[in-house]
Amino acid sequence: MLSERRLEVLRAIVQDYVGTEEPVGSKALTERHKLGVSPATVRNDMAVLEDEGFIAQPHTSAGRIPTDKGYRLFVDRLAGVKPLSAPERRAIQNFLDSAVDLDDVVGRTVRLLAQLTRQVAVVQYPSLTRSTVRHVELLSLAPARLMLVLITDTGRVEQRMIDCPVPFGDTSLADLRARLNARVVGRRFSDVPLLVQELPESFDLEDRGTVSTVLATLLETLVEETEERLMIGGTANLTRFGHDFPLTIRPVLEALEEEEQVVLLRLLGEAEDSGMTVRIGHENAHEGLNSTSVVAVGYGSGDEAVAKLGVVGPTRMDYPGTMGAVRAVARYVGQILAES
Amino acid sequence: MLSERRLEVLRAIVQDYVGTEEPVGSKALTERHKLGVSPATVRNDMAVLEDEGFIAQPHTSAGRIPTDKGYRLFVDRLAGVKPLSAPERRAIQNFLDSAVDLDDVVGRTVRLLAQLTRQVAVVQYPSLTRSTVRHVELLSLAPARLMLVLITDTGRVEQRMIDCPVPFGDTSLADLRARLNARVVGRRFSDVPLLVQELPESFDLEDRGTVSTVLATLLETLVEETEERLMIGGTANLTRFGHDFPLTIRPVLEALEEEEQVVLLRLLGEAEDSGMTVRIGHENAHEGLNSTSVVAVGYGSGDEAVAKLGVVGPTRMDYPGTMGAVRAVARYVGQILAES
DNA sequence: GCTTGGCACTCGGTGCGTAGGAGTGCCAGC
DNA sequence: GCTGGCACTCCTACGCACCGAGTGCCAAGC
Repeated sequence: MLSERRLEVLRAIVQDYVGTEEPVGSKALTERHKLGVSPATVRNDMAVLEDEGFIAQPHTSAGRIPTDKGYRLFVDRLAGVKPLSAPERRAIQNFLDSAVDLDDVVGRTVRLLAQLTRQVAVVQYPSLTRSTVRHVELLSLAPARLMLVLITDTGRVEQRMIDCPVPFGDTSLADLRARLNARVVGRRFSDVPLLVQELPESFDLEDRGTVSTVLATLLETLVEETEERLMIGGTANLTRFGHDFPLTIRPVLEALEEEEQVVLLRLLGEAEDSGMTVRIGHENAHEGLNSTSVVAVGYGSGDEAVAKLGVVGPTRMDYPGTMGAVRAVARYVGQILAES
Repeated sequence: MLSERRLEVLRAIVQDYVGTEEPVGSKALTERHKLGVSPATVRNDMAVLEDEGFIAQPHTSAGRIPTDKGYRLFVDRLAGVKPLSAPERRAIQNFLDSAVDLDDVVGRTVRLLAQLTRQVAVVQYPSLTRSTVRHVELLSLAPARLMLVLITDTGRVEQRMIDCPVPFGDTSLADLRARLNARVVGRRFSDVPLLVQELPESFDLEDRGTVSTVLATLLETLVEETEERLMIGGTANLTRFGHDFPLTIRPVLEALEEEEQVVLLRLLGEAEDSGMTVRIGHENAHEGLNSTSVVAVGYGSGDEAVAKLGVVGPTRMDYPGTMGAVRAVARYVGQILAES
């Protein structure tokens, strides 16, 4: 068990290292923090902390830097979440309030997070699996060409073109539109397949093929769009990662950009639904992110989280501040979504 | 006027420098290229080329590297556009063919360009100013709540929520929808304001307010969405920029990410509508991009370019290969858009 | 028993001088 | 106009000594 003072020493090391980006020695520590003990004592404490694996020396006779385990202890027991200042809160609210649609909300959220934390921000679009259908629209663009528009309760809109096997009359179209909406509006996406299953049978034989095609497209859209989407921002902040960043930055950029963004999605997915999740260094499954930390939290329009957002930064980050910003932004985005 | 051989020397210097990233000397040149003359002669030619400003020495008694002016001459007179190989062409077509919607087309194009050129790719969405209206849809979501959906001939879909001053009847809605579409379908965005100007007057007094609100929202959407959008990809390739890239990469990332992307839009905007535009180093107006080159070209579904795409890379880039890739991708994207 | 000051030791960073090498510019000869 | 020779420049690498920050350990003190 670590004594109170040793924890205090660890906290001081983390704070100093985060600030200066340089290994911190015993003398410097006593000068900058009121620990009430001499450097020699601190050295003894440091030796213990090092034995326990919380700090390490880059090389003999250098100062100490925190290990992932050290940051973990810091986050779990030594650091609170630093609330944002009132002006910051107001700025967030103002900025998010002026968003015009979902894309805009997500875009603004990303920019905001990146700016507040000066790190790379990642925001997941509200997930469709937990969404409900607000409206399904069918438009006739040409005699045998339809457009299907799907609107979700989170304000997301998806559209698909449909080529009909045979021309489809306007009355049939209105009929289908009405019956479709009667069945699915307000329902969860996952329930839709069952709800529309028997719909084609109630139509004339000649229209049945088209109806089936439409339904197939609808279901396909549901599946396709259930795949999560993300928005990323603030990659310019990667240059702040550290002096040795050429080596660090590469894998991170690659992870951020990688084809289907599975890495990032999994990263956010691993975060718990409620409460903030902090993954530090090697706690991240993806190798390229072994020298980064991820702070993520769920957000939603109601009690339930519909998606997640977070930031990716160097393990050497200001955890209390970052966590405060992430939490605050998530809260406000949730409010905005609830209002719309 | 430069003799044929001196141009040949310049070409050799550019090629070697692009390959090795190191200043190239007279001896190395004669060894790697069949110039048919001795190093001493090459030295004389180099002295002339330096006087003319096409090449420079990083410091006395080092090899030469091309200047922006040297690259310019190389691009204009010495280098062709390297066509892609047949397998590459097939790969492009396959990859783009499987796109499902406009977002997907643009997304795939960006990834493709980034991968082919190993540089940062920028693709502009088909511009709405030159687009025409395919359909306008109005949906009633609640008694006094409408959704406006705008569909363009390039497949782009925009939607807006509208809160009506008073509830709006279903027949009025159908009426408005029909009249609106009768007037604007097939028309250019820029013509729409005039075409709908007198529409409110033909409605009942009680509906007139709502109609005006709807039209105002429509026009607003047109204006807002006329602002160009971009997609960027391949930023991980920035790490390939050069050994001194920490200093180079920062302003570039910032330019790429900057709020409203005006820098990039202007960059692409400066490119001529037809034909490929290459901007080298200081030819770029933006300071942060002074050590990068931009290769851009317009693309479109017909003869006319509806948007542009290109790549941003170090001035030290493989111009023939990059230009070949950019041209080929633009051509195929144009085809895809024309088909859909 | 914990804390403290003292002390020897380690090791990375810096400055300097030297040697090596690549490359140049110039010149005289072909 | 091309070429080989030659002196010169200047960057880079290397070795070396020095300095300083920081450590670990120990014996003395509270």
